[in-house]
Amino acid sequence: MAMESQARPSADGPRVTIADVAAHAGVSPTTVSHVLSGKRLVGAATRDRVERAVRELGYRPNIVARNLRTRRSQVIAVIVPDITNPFYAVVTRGLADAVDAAGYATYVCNTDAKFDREQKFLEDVLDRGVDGVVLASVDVSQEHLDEPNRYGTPLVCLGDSHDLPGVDRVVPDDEDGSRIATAHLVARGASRIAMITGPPGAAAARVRGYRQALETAGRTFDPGLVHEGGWTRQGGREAMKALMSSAPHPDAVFCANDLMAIGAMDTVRELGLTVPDDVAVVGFDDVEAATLVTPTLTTVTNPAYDAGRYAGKLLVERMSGGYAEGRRTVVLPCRLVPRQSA
Amino acid sequence: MAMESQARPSADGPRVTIADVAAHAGVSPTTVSHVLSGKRLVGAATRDRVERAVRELGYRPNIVARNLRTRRSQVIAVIVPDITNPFYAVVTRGLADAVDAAGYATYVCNTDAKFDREQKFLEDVLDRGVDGVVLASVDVSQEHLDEPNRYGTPLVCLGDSHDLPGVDRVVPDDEDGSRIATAHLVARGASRIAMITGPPGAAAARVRGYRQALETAGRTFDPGLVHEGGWTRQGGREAMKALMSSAPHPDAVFCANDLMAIGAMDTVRELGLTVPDDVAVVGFDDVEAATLVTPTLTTVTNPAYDAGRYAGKLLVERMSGGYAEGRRTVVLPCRLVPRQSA
DNA sequence: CGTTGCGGCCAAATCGATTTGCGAAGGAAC
DNA sequence: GTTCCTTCGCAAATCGATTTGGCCGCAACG
Repeated sequence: MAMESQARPSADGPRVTIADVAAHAGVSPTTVSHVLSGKRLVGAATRDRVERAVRELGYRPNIVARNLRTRRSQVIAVIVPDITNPFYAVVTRGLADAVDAAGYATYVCNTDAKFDREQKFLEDVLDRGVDGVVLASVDVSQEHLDEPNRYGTPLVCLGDSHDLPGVDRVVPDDEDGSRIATAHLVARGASRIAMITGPPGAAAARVRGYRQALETAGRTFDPGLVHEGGWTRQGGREAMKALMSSAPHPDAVFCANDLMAIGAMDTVRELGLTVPDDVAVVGFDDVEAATLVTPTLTTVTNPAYDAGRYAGKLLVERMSGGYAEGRRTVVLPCRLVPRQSA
Repeated sequence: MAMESQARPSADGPRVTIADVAAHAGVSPTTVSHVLSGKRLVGAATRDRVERAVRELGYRPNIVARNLRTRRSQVIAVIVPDITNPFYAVVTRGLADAVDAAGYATYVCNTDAKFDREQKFLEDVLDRGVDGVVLASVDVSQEHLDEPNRYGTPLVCLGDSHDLPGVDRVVPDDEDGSRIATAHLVARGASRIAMITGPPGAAAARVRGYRQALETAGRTFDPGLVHEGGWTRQGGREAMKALMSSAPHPDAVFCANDLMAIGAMDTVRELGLTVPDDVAVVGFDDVEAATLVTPTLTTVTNPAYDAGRYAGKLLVERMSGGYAEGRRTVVLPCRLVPRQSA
């Protein structure tokens, strides 16, 4: 077997184009293109010559040129508040895995939950000609979401959002998850069940679920037992302090996310009480940290990976023209994960 | 002030091109381009007309076409084992922040630490015409790294790697960090200091630092006190079990990353012993989880964000032609973060 | 023998911008 | 009045692929 030397054009050497291949194989660029794409039949002998020329010259198609002509880039964008947040990292991973299988690459944009950055990135990726966008917006209810329509680019939203035609959604079943979590505390025998929520307006479904579970159990919903924690550990710590200062302090608390739940546990410990005996704690999301704290945190899964994967699926369907009807909504179930804290 | 109606071409409507703008303003496409890029002077009156036409038509330049012509895409790629790993998420974030300021967007590729996937993505992003690549390879010592030279695309490596001309590196000072960590255990009065390492061959510098600190302190390096933990919590747990079964068990352990350190603490607790009184534990990386476990984990920072940021800086310099000399190496210092576990 | 059909290939248009070279107009200097 | 710059704008080439329409030759078929 003869050593076949692959040409490795140096950096400065001119790039080898489809025309070079054509010349080397003694055919036209058209034919080379057809061999490569298989869009039209090419005689076996010719095909062989072309394929050899491709190999010998080390030809690689210029994807940018292809994108220009075909008006498709095989790239999607995902816009998240912060890739450093494990939840969004996992979403992104699920998404990447789903679209990767269909040959799409993935852009990532961090908005820091700022509206203007979100807007800017949305325009940017559309101008860059991505084939689809996944938007994990915290700050919903924005009207700029019709931008994608400008180029007819499919958009999938994660979490709640306005009702736009043609914009698919993937949402966790927040309400049901919260119901389960609260019901778990009821079943455990807790009598005063508090809740620590996100910022006002956000994730209202989690509050609804909490309320429903209480009412189903014949309890009354007491607004004095609900405090805001701003999604953070520190916020959870402070909200819990406030809650614990009420006369008969709560003996259980449901937190709208795990970080706040961890903060709440901090407070309980600081007060010299123990979890779950004095106060039971349940979180939401099931981030990895939930298994790291002591006691380990009982929580409800927020299926991040699946959310990403479904978003990818919906997007791929729309991008490939497999689906062009009205908006679809995928609701993902949330599961209770009982651990030590409740 | 008259209501200025911005044209919003619908999805099916033809895209508005630079030629449309030119026609609408009564000038040539050339002039429009010059107005937009500022590459040549254009008369004030003409410029105004063009700018109005741009606004009225809602013109947005086709970036793909621009990329084809200019041979630059304003996109960089980052290739990491897994974005879900907080360390790489933070690196990616630092990188994105650094290059975002210079107008670059960021691709993310997950290799799962598989060599063939790394290879595939590297080729893919180069074909896609990215302007630069950051490679966070776990499996170093690969020869395919000269691929970027094919198109003269700058490459920055994170962590150790082969010595390639023109490939910049950003590395944490693993050796020094490990020395500090081990010295801390020595200073605490530990007499038998064990170590849990990564897979064989990986992060050898951390073992060197451990060994140096011991020898500096007049101790002898005992290979029997070194076990492999495979980077994972479970691996750390098992390695610790093995170490604890030796006759006088170690009273301190330095782990090559935080996850394994957390696993080691699991084992200590399972044996009914306490950290740090019976066994002191020090980790490496300072991931967020280090502050979540109890006792909180004493560890050494692995400056992920800075590593990403520096990588971005080096890349931007090369991409903008600001630097074209030989390879550079940025070594980032690691700092001890004393907490409860040692 | 004409003609329909088809396999196999090519020429040329196209995607939408950037960029170079050139020419016209206007003003200043001699 | 000529020369010589500037300033301003345009025509056309270019980036590198894809894709359409058509041409040519050969076989099958009536």
